[in-house]
Amino acid sequence: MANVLTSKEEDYSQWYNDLTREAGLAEHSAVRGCMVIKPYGYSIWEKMQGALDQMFKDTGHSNAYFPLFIPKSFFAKEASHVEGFAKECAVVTHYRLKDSEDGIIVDPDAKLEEELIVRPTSETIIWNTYRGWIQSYRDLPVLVNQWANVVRWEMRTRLFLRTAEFLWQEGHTAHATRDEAVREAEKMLDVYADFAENWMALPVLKGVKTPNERFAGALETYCIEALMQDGKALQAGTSHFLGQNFAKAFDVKFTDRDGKLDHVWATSWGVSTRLMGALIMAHGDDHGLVVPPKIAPLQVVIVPIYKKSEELDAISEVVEKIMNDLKKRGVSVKYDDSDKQRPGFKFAEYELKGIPVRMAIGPRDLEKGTVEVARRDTREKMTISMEGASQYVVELLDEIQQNIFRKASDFRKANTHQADTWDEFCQLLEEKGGFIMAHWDGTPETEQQIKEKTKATIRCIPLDNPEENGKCILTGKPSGQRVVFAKAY
RNA sequence: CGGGGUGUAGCGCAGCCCGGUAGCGCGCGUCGUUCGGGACGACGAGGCCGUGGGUUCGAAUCCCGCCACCCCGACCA
Repeated sequence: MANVLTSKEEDYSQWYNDLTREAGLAEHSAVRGCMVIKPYGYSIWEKMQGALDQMFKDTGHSNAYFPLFIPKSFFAKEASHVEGFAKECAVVTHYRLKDSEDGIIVDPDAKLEEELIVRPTSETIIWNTYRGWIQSYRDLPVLVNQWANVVRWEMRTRLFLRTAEFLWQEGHTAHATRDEAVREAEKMLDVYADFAENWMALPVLKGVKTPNERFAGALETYCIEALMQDGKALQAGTSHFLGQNFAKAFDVKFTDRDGKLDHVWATSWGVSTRLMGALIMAHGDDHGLVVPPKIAPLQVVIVPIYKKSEELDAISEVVEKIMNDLKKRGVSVKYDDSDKQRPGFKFAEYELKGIPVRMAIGPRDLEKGTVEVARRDTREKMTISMEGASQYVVELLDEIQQNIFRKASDFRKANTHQADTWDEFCQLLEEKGGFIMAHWDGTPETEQQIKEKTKATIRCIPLDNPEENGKCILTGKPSGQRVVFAKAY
């Protein structure tokens, strides 16, 4: 595997691809632009999904499921939305195949009267449905989430980060007031930030997008932005305040307490399997993946070291006790007594997969009543007493979770810089990458020009941004705050 | 859709310039020795050389067409 820390851009791509494949997370499929998430990758995604789903429920949301196909006409109803998505959609035009001399062909007689679009996102179909659900303020709020796949016909694809089809969740809510909808959008951003930091050990910046980068159809787009180890930014989640745009487009009205008719206020928010990409790029190292204990499908693996089968029997006896102790404490643990691989191979394999803690037990340990414990995040090995080993491991898992977050935070801190002049800005981008805090005159034109000149974009305007007078790095015009620039995935 | 590249064993590649009927590493199978950081030896299985046509006594190799994939742009969670 390429070296993650010294890498050039191509090397880093190589490292990412190798790691993703070698750790058994995902691979490109035979279908153009699509990805196969392999069992191990999916087991991590399931842990993340489970934690997020619980957080959605804890904030009052319910799951539902809407159709994969959306009639083409639905897209025309919200002008900026169609603008944003129309270009990259998969379109269903026929509903039957038939045999012919040239083999199986699309039956020309089975042409659909109205084409169906494979959803690139579900706002339109959902708002069309909500019209029937909402009449009174008593029906509000509607707080619904959907776990689904969506399709965006991307030109170039990359495992987890950009694929033609991807898995995600999309929340779609309807509210009686503007304030309530804005609060909802902000609340869900907080949920995402909480999940990223406390489960994935991924520090994120909370902010709003500039109008240029805003979601098609939104009045405000909130986002969490994370920094990867190659100095590029990754948008890890978004939450949109949609105003009344979709309610107006799909005619969703309600009667308020005073008997007045008004359109409802909307939000939508989503995170995708892209978070898997964030996990790989934020924490991985030259030995493979590093999975934070809280989302690790397997937290502890125990490897026996033996020559004779009597030794294995003696080890297995001790291991069973440790496993029971760990399971009682809620730790997921696997005993790998397979004789197909030697211990050294297993060590490397589990490191590649990022299992947080490895325990090794051999004849020497049996003699002394000890066990070797290795932590994945630092790759340190400790020999501890067998007594109290499970307690030790439980505490270690917690320490690892914190340490991974600390490490990522330190990295972000070391790679966040201020630039006050154009030259300084370009130099920082060129040499260090990372987040660059700089003044901007607030116009879309300037933002666009900076993007064209440097490929850097404004990742977000942080929510708790301090006011500070300065001059735009490009135009020199006055600015009241710094914004976050970076090259992004 | 523009610019470049690659298709040979499950994977990674060599062979192509200079045509003579396919090879290396990893992986895989069996047996034995090993086993505290990716073991070693012996034997073995596995390929219409992307595809269609042409040149030739003979094509992985030369020529023409097609297809697929990858990289760099434009598009993007």
